[in-house]
Amino acid sequence: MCAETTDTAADYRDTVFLPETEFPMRAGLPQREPEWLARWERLRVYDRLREKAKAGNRTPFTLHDGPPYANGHLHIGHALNKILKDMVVRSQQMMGRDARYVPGWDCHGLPIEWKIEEQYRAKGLNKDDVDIVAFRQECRKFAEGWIDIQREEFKRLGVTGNWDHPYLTMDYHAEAVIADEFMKFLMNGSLYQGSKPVMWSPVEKTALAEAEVEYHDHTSHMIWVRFAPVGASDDLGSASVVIWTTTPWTIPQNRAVAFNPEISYGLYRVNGLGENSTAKVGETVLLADKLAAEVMKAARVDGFERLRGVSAEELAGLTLAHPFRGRTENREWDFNVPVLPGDHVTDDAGTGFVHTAPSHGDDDYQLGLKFGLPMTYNVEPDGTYRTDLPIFGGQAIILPDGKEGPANVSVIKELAYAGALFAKGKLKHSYPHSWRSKAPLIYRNTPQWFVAIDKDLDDGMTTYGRTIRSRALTSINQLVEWTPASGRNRLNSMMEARPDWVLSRQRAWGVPLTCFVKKGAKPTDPDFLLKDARVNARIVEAFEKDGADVWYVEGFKERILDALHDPSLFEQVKDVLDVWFDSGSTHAFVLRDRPDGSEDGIADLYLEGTDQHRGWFHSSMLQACGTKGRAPYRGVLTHGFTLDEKGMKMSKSLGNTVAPEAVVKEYGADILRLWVAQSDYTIDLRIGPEILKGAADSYRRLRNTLRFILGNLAGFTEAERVEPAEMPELERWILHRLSELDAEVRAGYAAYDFQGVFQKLFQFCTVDLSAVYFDIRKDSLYCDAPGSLTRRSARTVLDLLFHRLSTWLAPILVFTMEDVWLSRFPGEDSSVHLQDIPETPANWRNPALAEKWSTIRQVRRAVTAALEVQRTAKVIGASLEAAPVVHVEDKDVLAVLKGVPFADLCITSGIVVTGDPAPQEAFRLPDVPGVGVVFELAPGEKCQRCWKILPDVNTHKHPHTCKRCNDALG
RNA sequence: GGGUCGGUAGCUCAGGUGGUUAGAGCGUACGCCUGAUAAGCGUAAGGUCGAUGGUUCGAGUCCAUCUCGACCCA
Repeated sequence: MCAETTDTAADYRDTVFLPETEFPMRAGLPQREPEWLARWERLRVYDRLREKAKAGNRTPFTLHDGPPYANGHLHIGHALNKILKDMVVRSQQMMGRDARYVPGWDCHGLPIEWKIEEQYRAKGLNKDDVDIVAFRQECRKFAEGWIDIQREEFKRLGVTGNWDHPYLTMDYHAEAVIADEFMKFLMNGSLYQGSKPVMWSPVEKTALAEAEVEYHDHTSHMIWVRFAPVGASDDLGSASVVIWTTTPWTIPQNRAVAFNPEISYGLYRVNGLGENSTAKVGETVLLADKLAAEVMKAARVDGFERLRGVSAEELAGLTLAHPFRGRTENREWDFNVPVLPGDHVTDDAGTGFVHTAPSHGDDDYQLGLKFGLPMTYNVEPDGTYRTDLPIFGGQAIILPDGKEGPANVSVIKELAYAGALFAKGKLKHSYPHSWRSKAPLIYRNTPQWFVAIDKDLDDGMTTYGRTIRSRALTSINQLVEWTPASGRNRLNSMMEARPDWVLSRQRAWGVPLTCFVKKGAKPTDPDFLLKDARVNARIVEAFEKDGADVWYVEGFKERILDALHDPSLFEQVKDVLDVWFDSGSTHAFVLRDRPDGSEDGIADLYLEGTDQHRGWFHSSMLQACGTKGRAPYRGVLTHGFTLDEKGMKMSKSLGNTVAPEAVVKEYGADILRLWVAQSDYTIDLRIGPEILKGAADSYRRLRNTLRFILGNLAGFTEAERVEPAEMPELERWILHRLSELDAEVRAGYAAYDFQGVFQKLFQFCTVDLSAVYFDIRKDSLYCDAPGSLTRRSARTVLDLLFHRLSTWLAPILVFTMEDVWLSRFPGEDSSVHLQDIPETPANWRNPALAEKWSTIRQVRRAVTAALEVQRTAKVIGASLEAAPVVHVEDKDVLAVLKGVPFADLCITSGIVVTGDPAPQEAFRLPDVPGVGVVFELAPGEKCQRCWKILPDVNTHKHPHTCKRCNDALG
C-alpha cells in the first residue's frame, strides 16, 4: 500500500468557500411532489391569492374551464389541457393579475346513462321498468364518483384552482340556469319544432345515438325503379329516369330524385332481353354512363345502345311522376317529383340517380332542407306504415321480433303492377343494427326541437346583429382574439355553413326542454308553444330547489300551470337538451352568477383542444349569441392533439399510449409539465419514452443550475449587497441579460407562448450562466476573501438571478421552483406561488455593454479554441496551466480587452494582450478575424488553494499560496 | 370523398417581405477537470429542409401535384 497523500502539499480545501446546500441534485419528484401538494393545501395558496387581490388593485383575469366529461380516468390529452390552463393562470397571476380558475365538469349525457343501463342489464333489470327519477339519481351518483377521482388526478399534476368549489352542470343551480337559458330561446322566438331523420329502432321504439349502433351483414332487397318524366315532349319525354335503392319501403315517401352535374349521363335504348327480364324492348332509360352496363346486366338486358349524352341542364329541367301516380282514389302520390342536383350523388354504385325520401336519410334530409321538399310522416314508431296510408296502411317494415315485415315486398309488387319495376335483386351488405336488440334499424324522421339561427330575434340585443348567426360571425371577426390565429377561420367557416341547432335528445339523463305545447295544435300554429314568463319563473324556482328531476315527478305540470293555464290543454315536453347546450350555458351559471366569475359574464380566455371548434367554442358561441347577444369569451386558445413519437394517433390496440399517471409515477408531474412547455401546442404534440427522457435530461440541467446558485448563496446577507453601478462589467452584463429576459418572459407569457419562454430561460441557463458566468466566477466565489467586491457583486447577482429564475419558471415547474424557494426561504408560510415576478430596474439595461461583451466573448472563443489544441496534444489539461499571448489587430478591441481582467475571463493563470502583429504560427479562428493566439505555459508554481499557476506562489506567509489566497487566509 | 392544419439534424424547436457554406439547445462520440462530482467545461460528428415538377439569376422560404400524419365533417 502506498501513502494516501503527499503531506508536503498543504491542504487548503477547508479554506475555500465551496457551495453549501441541502438542495439535492436528484429531485425525487414522484415521492416528494405529494408533500408540496399537501403544503399548498395547508397554506390555502389559491384562496390566499384571492384575498390578496381584494386588498390591492389587481385586474381580474378569468380563464373559464371547459368541463371534461365526468367519466373515466384522465388521459394525456386531459393532462395537456389542464397543464396549459394552469400555466396561463399562474403566469397571469404572477404578472400582477387576479387570475381566477374554477374547474368544472360536464355531467349529463349519454355515456353515463349508458353505463347505468349496462349495470341494470347486468342485474337483469330493464331501464323502461325503472322510475325515471330513480334512474337519474343513479346517473348523478355515477358522475359524482368520477368527479372525485378526476379531481385528485388533476390536482396531482400541480393544477391550481378552486377545487373545493368546482362547477358541475348537474348542480341544481346549473340545471335551473340551463332551463332558464333554454327558455330565453323559447321566448325570443327562435325555438321551433321540426322534423329530422334519425337512426330509429322499431323494435325498441326509440331513437339511437351513433354509439349505440353497430354494423352487421344484412341481406336487403334492391330494386331499380322507373320514374316517368311529365310534360316533356322530346325524346326524354318518353324515357324513364332509373333509380336504385336497397330500401323499397321508402318509395312511398319519395319526394325527389337527385343527380350530380359533375357526372356524365346518357340516354339508352333496350334492344334485346334475356330470360325473366322486367325491362321492355324498345324502351329508353336515362343512366349514368359509367353505370349503364352494370344496370342493364342487373335488368337482364342483353342488347342496348347509347343514343346520346344528356346534359345537366336537361336533367335539371325534368319533372317526374311518382311511380304510384294515379293508383289511389285519394291521389296520394299524384304530385310532381323534381330532379335536383346534389354533390352526394356518385357514379360508384347504383344508376347515378338517387331516390330521395327526406324523412328517411341524412343526405335526403339535407337536400330537402335546401330545396324545400316536404317531410312525410308515413312511418309510425313501431315501424309500421300509418294506418290511413293507401295500399300499404298498417304494414310493418320490421316486425317486433326484428324480422323483416311485409312492407318491402308489398312495395315491390305494387311497383311491378304499376309498370315501374325495371329490375330487382338481393344485396348482402353492412347494415346498422341496434346495439341492444341486435335488430335492424331504419332512418325515420322524428319531431325534434330546433333553434333557428337565421331568424331575427325579438330580444333588443342588436349591437352585433339581429340573428344568432350574424352575432356569431361578428364576434368571431371583431370581438375575439384567437391563439393561434387560424382558429378564427376555422370557426368562421363552420359558423357560416351550419344548419339550425337541434336541441332535443330522446334521453333521460339531462336537463329537460322545459316547455309545454298546446294539445292538438300544429307546430306552425302561433299558439303551439306556451310562452309565459310566470310559468318560466316557477320552473326555475322549482329547479333551484330540487333540481331538474322535478320535471319528471307526477303532477309537476299541474303544479306549474296551476291558476295560470288549464293543464289538460297542454302537453309537457319530455325530451332532454343536447349536452352541448349544458356546457354552452356555463358562462351563465359560472361567469355571470359566481362571485369568482367575471364582471361582465365574459371570460378572458377559453382554452381547449382544436376539436372544440366544433364543440364547446361553437355551442358556447351559439348559446351566448342567443342569450347575451355576443360571444362569451374575449380570447380563445386552441391546442393540438397528443400523438405518439412517430406522430401517430394513440390507441390501446397499438400500445402506444402514454398515461399521465405513469409519467407522474416514473418521472414526476414537473417532467410532464416541462414536456408541455417544450412543445409547440399550436400543432399536434408528440410524446413517448424518448421524448420524456429528453425532458428529464433538460430538467436535470436546469436543476443543477439552480443548485449552483443556492450553494453559492449560502450565508448571503443584505450587508453584502452591491449596487449595480459598483459591480464589475461581467455582473452588469448579466443584469443586462436579465432585463432583456424580463421583457421576453412577460411578453411570452402574455402571448401564452410557454415554449418561447422556456426555451429562452433554458438557453440562458446553459449558455450564459453555466458555460460562461458561473465557470468564470467560480474562482472568485470560492477563493476571494468574503469582503472582496467581485465576490460580493457575484453573490448579489446570484441573489437577483435566484429571484427571477424561480418566479419566471414557477408557472411551469410548480413543484421544483417551490423546492428551490423553500431551500432558500424556509418557513411555515413561505411559497414561491405567493410571489409576483419582480420588477426589473430600468438601469440594468445596457445595450452598449452587451455589444462590448459580445466582442470579448468572440476573442475568448479564439483563446479557448487555442487551448483546446494544446489539450488534445496533451500539453495541458486544465486551462489554468496556460498563460497565452493574444495578438489583436483592431485598436478598439485591444483597448476593450485591456480594460477587463481577461485572464480571469478565459480562466487562465495569466494572459498577455498585445497589439503586436501575430506571428505566423499563431492560432486563428476563421470567424474571429484579426485575432491570433500564441500558446504559453503559465510560469510559476500552482497555488494549492486556488490552483492558479503564478510566479509569486510560495513567497508568502502561507506556504504554496498566491498573494490573493495568502491575503484571504489572513 | 370534402374542409382545416402540419411534415427542418436521434429529440425539442429557430429560420420577417425568396439572396452567400440551413441555426440553437438537448442527446451522442471524443477529450479535459475531479473544489457544481450519479455534476461541470471544451471539441466534433450529424440535415438530399416529406416527394416530384415549376416560377426565378437564385427557393427550406412562392406556385402546382403527390405522399404521410392529425382534427372536424360526409
